[in-house]
Amino acid sequence: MSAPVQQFALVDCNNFYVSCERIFRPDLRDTPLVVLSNNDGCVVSRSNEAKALGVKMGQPWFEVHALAEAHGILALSSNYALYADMSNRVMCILSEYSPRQEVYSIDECFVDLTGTPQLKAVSYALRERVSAWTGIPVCVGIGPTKTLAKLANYIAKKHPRSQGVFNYNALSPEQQTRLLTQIAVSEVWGVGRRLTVQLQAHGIHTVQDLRVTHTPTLRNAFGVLMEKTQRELQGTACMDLQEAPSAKKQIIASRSFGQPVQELPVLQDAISSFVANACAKLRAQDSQAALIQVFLQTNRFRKDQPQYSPCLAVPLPQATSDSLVVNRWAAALTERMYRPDYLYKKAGVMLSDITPSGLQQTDWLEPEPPTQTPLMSTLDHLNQRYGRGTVKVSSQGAYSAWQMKQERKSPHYTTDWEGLPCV
DNA sequence: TCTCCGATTAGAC
DNA sequence: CTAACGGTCTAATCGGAGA
Repeated sequence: MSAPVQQFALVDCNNFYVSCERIFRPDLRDTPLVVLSNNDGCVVSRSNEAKALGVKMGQPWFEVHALAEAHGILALSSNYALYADMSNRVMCILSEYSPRQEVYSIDECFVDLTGTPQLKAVSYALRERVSAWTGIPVCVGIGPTKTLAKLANYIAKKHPRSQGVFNYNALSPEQQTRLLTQIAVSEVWGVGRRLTVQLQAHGIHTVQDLRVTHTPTLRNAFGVLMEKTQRELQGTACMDLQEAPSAKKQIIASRSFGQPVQELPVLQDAISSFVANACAKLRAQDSQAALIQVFLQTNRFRKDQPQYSPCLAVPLPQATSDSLVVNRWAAALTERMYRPDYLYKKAGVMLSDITPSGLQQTDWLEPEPPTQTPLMSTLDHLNQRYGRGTVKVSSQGAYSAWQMKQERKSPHYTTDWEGLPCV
């Protein structure tokens, strides 16, 4: 007897950042709206109206500016505190539908609905509930594998007739084939721009083409990942739900500057902030890092200006998560790399060689260092309780010239009393 | 020849 | 008038260095 078909659902929020903004600005319901990335750089979320006007995903804002003026497109800076909070609410509701849930990204969640009776009705109810309780519209795609659930979600989004829910498992084999023949390979999860071109060169244009390609040939030309994708398209689950987020193997904190930075002290100020961020993430997952890297970058889009993008690393004899220790090393690295004749546009700190706090290799000639200093725990608690940046290292915060541009940010509606709209 | 490592590539959102 | 282009993360693969 074969195992029952899995019912993986992918729940994806529609135009997530834009939808979050609209909850508190119902007057913007019909306004073409986009949300910009950090530093107000690129478009990362678009309302349907903005899509219809031709605004592309990831497009730099300065390119869209003229079009925006002409058609009254409103652009907002991204408000991550708001999006993270709304995301938590959505994920929390979804968790009621199954004991097995994978929060895949800020706006997407896989839910194992295997064994759920009345699957279609439940899916519609789920949509309704998320919409009623949070104001966020979502679409649901169901399939026997994560890859097919993703594809089903794409169909639910694309075809209004589906009313936001599409179940691939409910199709007959003939219907499945007919459907997959109509979808371009580029829509498959794991097939990006480059691979699309290469697949096409092999005569693979549709999802169905990919599904039926001779497997060893495919494996040979495109590697294991593509083979996995193919098997998933054939209905064999190769990817399981990742219910608990695994610890990061690498942590990066970096930012483009609001304006070019030339002076070392300003750079050091920024680096200190990045260290604080990165180490806080490190401690939040109970681990320590043994390799610290710092990088600086000039503006790569300015072909007319001299370019310099150094990166320097230091391996630590003892892994640590102490911001103060990392900060001293990072400052030294920064000073080593710094050249006064360049305009820096971006910098960052990278922590790697990460191990769980309990497992670090100790030097048996030295006394064992504490895994978590009371100072750092206290700092984390204060910053959690009173907001990020309440307690800082003294090398942080004297200069603000590097801070990112955020000229169009909405209030912290859900995470700060001050952000509540007054009635 | 084998193994390890860093750099590069491709992807996701 | 000009310049204005995100941030994090993973896994696979490739090529060279060293054993």
